[in-house]
Amino acid sequence: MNPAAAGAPIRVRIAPSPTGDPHVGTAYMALLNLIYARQRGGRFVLRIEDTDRARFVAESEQMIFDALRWLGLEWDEGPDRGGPYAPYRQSERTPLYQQAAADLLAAGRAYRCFCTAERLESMRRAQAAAKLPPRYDRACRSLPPAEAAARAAAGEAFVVRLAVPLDGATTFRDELRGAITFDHANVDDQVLLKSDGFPTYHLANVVDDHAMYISDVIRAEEWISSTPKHVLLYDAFGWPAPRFWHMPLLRNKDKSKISKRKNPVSLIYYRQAGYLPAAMINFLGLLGGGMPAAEDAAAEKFSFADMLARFQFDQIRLGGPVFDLEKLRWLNGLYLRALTPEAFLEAVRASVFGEAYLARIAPLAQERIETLGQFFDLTDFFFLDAVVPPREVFLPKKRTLEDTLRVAVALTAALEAAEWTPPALEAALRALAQTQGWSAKEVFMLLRALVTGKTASPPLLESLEVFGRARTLDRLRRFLEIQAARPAPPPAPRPAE
RNA sequence: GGCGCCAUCGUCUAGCGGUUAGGACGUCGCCCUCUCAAGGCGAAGACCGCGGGUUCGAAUCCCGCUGGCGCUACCA
Repeated sequence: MNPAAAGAPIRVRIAPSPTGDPHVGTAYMALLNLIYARQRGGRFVLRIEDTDRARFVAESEQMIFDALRWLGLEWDEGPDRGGPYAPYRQSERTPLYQQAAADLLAAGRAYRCFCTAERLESMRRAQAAAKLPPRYDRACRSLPPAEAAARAAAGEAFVVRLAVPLDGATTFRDELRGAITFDHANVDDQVLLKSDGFPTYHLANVVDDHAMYISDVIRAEEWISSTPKHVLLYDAFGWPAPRFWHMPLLRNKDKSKISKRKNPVSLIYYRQAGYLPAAMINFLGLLGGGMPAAEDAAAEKFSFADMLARFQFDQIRLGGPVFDLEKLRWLNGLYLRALTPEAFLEAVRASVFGEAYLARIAPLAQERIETLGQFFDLTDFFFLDAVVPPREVFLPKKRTLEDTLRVAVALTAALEAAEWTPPALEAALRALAQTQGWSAKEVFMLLRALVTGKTASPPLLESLEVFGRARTLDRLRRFLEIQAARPAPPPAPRPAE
């Protein structure tokens, strides 16, 4: 059965990988896929691509569920709700990929590769030195299959690589762009099965899309270059390929692919910062075209239902849209003001002064309070949209601005990686102090200044735990951004103290 | 570097051979107003990246160039 044949049921999917906070790009793709499916009476599948055990983050999967549901982007089939093609978690489907790899091996469309990471690295170094494109040199491709099988059986570590045809080219159709051709000379012998037995995205995605009867692969533009590998795989398996739709990539202000460094990308952040799901959906719908002409201001405000009724996939713009926070904020304001006073009050109560949030903040203030009136003085940073610490607050005595900024950058990286619990945070901060040559006290104070805007606060680690990673990182990055944008100040006199 | 994709105001976009190139965000001004927002009105802002074609006529079609972006992992 050909899932992409005319008349075949429409089935689409998103395949996020649980490697961190749920990403705004995931929401964008989910929205587009959902609309595509709903407009055609199809099904929308959520599949978790947890094949990278090195980057796996345990809480991430649940956060993806929560974030998508917060936006109202509900799926028809998925790990938590099952479906006819379960399981929907790739880590639970490994036998399928191993069988697929074995089939490919047997058919001579793939081969075992025993090259070590060190050899691959030196190979790439040599290629770079010779100004050659970095590509696997196919050293293991000529190994007799029997010999390779014997070495594998003897316990030698190996990966399975796709045997890309030595000449010719692969052409596929992108529904938005037409035919795209890649010369085989430019397609690498991609790793299909890693030495840990897990598949790479390329293998897993093809095997699963086929097994799940996916009719249309609607994904981000960054996948165009690897599509020929996927097409080659479908061909090797003798399976019909789905239709491919590559959507424009969301961008930072400087037009680069949207990234956490330059833009808040965590859906957790947007929820905590008080954006409304309807506004976020509306905003994403505005990006990349697809909605009919906006003749006036009112036409730019629309709901998910409006998108269902009017969104047109063939009207999608191919230029990557800048994710303009200013416009998102304006839209969000529009929605907030449209709320009834009762609904608005409820939103404030639930979102800003949520019972659970307050319950965690109150104990932090209690020990250092004399009148209840001081509560907000002590805890304001938990509720502010942003804090901008003045230089005398964030610049430690005896440190230069350059030095401080360097530590702030390292601090951001350390907090990105740390487990979000006070003990883990403390360990990370102390380790950072060590490597940066700062005292723990200085590091704690810098972080306190950047997050709270003050030099005095409730216990920092506990405050961070409550405040959350997404907003903490946003404050640090916003600070770094402001400092980077600021012209280098003259060798300033030390702030008088 | 190689390969690929893309290209209308600062930003999001409308336009799909003949328009004063329209709207929105942002910016600026005026009005409203105790302030600030919101709201109303208005302004500035795009020789449609550049150069060639095709055509009576190109933002719209074709080619080249340039620029931007993406990919170039045992990450997705």
